Amino acid sequence: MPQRPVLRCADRPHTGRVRNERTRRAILTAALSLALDNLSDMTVDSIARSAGVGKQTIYRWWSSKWEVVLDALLEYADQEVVILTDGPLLERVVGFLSSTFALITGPGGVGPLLGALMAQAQVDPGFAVSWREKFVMPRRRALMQLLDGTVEQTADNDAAVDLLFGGMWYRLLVSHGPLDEPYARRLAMAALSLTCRRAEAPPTE
Amino acid sequence: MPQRPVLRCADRPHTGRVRNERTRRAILTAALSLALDNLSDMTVDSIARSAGVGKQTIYRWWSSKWEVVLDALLEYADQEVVILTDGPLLERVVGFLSSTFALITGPGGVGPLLGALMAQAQVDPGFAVSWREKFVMPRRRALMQLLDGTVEQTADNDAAVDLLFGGMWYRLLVSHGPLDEPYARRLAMAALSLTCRRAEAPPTE
Amino acid sequence: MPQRPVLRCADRPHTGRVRNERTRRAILTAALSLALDNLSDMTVDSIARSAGVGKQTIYRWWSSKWEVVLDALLEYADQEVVILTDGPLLERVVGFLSSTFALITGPGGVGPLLGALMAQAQVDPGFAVSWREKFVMPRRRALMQLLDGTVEQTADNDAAVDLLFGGMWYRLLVSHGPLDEPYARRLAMAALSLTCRRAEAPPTE
Amino acid sequence: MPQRPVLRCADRPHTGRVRNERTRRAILTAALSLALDNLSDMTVDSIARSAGVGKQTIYRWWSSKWEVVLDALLEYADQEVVILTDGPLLERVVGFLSSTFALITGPGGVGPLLGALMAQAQVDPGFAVSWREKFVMPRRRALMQLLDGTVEQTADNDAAVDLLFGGMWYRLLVSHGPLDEPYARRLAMAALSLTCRRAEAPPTE
DNA sequence: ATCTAAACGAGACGGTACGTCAGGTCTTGGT
DNA sequence: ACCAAGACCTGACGTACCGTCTCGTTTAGAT
Repeated sequence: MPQRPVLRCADRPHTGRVRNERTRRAILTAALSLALDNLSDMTVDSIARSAGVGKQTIYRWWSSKWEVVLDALLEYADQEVVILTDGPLLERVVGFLSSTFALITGPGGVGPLLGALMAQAQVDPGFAVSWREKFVMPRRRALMQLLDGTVEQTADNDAAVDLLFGGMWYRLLVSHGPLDEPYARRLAMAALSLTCRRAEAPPTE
Repeated sequence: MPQRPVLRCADRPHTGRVRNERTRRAILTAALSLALDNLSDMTVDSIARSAGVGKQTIYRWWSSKWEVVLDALLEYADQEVVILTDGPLLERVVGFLSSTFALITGPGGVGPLLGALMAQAQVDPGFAVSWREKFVMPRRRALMQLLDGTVEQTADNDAAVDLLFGGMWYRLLVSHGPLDEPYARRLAMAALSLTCRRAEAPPTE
Repeated sequence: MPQRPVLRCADRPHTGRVRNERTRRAILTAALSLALDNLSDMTVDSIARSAGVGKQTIYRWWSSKWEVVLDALLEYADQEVVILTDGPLLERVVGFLSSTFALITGPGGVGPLLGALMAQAQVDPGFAVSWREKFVMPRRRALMQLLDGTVEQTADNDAAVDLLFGGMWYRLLVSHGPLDEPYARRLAMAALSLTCRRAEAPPTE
Repeated sequence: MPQRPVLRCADRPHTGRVRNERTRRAILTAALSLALDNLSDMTVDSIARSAGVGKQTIYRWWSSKWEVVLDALLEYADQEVVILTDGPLLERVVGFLSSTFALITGPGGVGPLLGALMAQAQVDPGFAVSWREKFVMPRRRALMQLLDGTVEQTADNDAAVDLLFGGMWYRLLVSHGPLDEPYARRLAMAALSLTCRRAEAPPTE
């Protein structure tokens, strides 16, 4: 939820017209719809036009169209990933990955948009921090918690998470192989070979 | 090495001025230097200016500045990755990853440029194929060969390669953790747990 | 003195808060001060801000910032022009012109503002009528009365007045020559050569 | 004739594509036509669009749309003013004024455009100098030469010219009286009463 | 030695999107 | 009902970069 023009003294309560929630939703909806339809049609002008909104209203609350569409994506997709709470760890991880894959692939999938956002983050340092804080890190925390029931950060856990998300992002960005359940299972097994070496079944000694 | 304007009748041998090799090098050098210095300064005009070259000369041989800088990168970095031929497999993989990491990180590192190229590939389908064919796939083949001494494509091998490169790219693009030797070792171990389950040492038996 | 929102039934005496005279003065003062300081800083927002007033309060009483600054100018300058009542006609005209010139020229002079108002009248038909009725025509009537002691409109009188004001405005707008007393005297003589041909002293025979 | 990007060393002859004269004419024509049709429709975008030209091409050669339309006006109207060379001085001046009036008034007249240009000059110092040097001063010189057969600058001559142009501009800008031949004659007589006091018929002593 | 096709530096050009600015309207809550 | 604050729509602005298109010049091989 963007909240830039709020550099307001804490003691002064609030004056002036209040922000229009319907406008905000219209912008997010328009942005997401344009983005999912055809990324290169998503210009600031087209968002404004199709939301029935002035460009300035967009720039008042977001610093670029990418921030807009990121917020839109968060509201759209935040609740879609299922997190199983029982069953063997491997299955829970596979479930997490598979449900994420499902969001990405297929028609109407969010894959190209994710690619574009990751792309933008490479090129726009300002957006990179939003991207990290709003999208990447929350996902990491969720997966991390799944892995060991806590958010404890060890190098092994970090590597396992990187490996899982890395495997996913790599296929998404390079798009040479399918994001399907067998792949999810392989990633999960490899990752668990890192975190569970001692816990579950020590390989040799 | 770009070679577009050659749609010449086979019987007519060649006429006209021949391509200037020094010009080609000047363009590649200028592009790479601008890209490594500050990516957003690398415009077609700035490349042309700093190479002392007309824009048309660039577009005659490349279809966009990204193709230019990709070629520049290939010439610059192609020979830098060492491929050990003896020692245990794990060490050979770790060596491959580490020498790749070294290219990326550090001052003057190629990391941001790689990020930008991957970004561009998300957004420009034309460039995406160059990117895949010239950069991504050759690396995959090299690593694949290292893994099992052949280029045989099995789902396990594919997943192992994706996992290794995925782990690398993820940290590169999201830049939250270091690309160092311990990380390389973890990735390698996880990957080998996929490919070597039967061959080397089945985890449980 | 603007008075738009008063379409009130005669029998209903008055309801609600009464117009705040101090607010009105603050707006006029702020507008004039900004206008004399730097014309392009005089935006509606800046007037509102520096008067401590909401924009709507401005638009409630005036239809544009130009109407505001015109009113401000009228209150500021209306009493500054002296109208001599005795002495020879020529001297009375010269006196009128000179005192007008004095308002315009010099530091803190009203010249640029007058120029801007005349400019706005060229481009905004709505403002043009205010400009004519509140500023241009009263001045014309004053000068006309000075010329022949009446407001009788003959073509000769009209031309004389146009000539006097024209000479003034031309130098003001084109700013190539000084608005000084010798110039005032020349204009006056030329103008009187039109109106007084028969009355005072026929040039030749 | 705009010529901004010419900061070229005198010794280096010229390289690169040469300026397209047809483009230049298209821009001027489009600008003038839009300006005469409806001044407020003359935006930079509309000029560009209706000339089939990129905006940048306009900004490459002119610093604002007003410079464009001024140049357009100069080419359109420069030859329209007749300068009689024989007959009595009074008639020659009346002729000059009348032919100028004719350009201004009537349908398709240039009056509103002239007003807008004069207006812009009040508000944009950069344009003011172009306006003075390209339009105002040349006209002054032409009239001055007509008055005494030379360009000698005396205060009387200056005042006479100011008076003539002033009378014209005043009626144009304030638009309360007709720009017709009787008015031209009155202005001419008044002006000549200044310049010809000694030469033709000294009033009294 | 000439001819000819192509490479080349330079830079004008059409186009698309950007981010900003100001004007004028509308909507809060407070007085 | 008035008002300060400020969100909102609108429309134009000037800029940046892209990729294409001429210019005139240079350079090689073919004749």
